[in-house]
Amino acid sequence: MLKLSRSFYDRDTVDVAHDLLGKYLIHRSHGIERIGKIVEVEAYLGPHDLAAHSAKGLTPRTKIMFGPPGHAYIYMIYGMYFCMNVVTEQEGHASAVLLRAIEPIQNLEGKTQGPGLLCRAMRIDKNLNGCDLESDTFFIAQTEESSAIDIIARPRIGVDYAGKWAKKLLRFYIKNNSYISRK
DNA sequence: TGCACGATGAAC
DNA sequence: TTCATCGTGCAC
Repeated sequence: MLKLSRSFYDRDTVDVAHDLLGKYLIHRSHGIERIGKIVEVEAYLGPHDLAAHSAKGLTPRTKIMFGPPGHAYIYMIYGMYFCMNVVTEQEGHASAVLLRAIEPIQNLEGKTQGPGLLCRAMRIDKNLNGCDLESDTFFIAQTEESSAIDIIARPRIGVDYAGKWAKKLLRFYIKNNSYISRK
């Protein structure tokens, strides 16, 4: 496994979203290494994207999104689940990619289809907010050899309030993979 | 200091 | 379609 470096995340957000599909999310804690293959993501393009949290501007909550690329932006949703994003592009751009579903590879229990369940299975919580993904305990990696992936594009989930931004095809998932959260 | 509302998931 | 459950952002 080869850990993705800063330069991977410091690129166009849609490109990063596409390229994250098929990569491996790895979290090491308490001597246990949990691994999931990323199969579904959503791109959030910055303050002008009304569906993105950064559209609210720089706040205590969104400051990680406004920071440098390659860091984890993790927040609590509906008071009971966590969602994990990867910050993309240069500092201040405030864009990110939400990880929506993973295929269980190692040491994962329970469902992993959906951003909340993904975090629960991977033991990801607010303590990892702002974590540098170049760390040795929480990062994303690829195998030595990777093959081409068929990608499906759909509107993002749960962002109907965002007007025209709700219709844009910024949700991506691996075609025919059985671990995506929704068709 | 109060309050409406989620980038959700599960039950009914 | 409803609800559990609480942090965040904004109004007052």
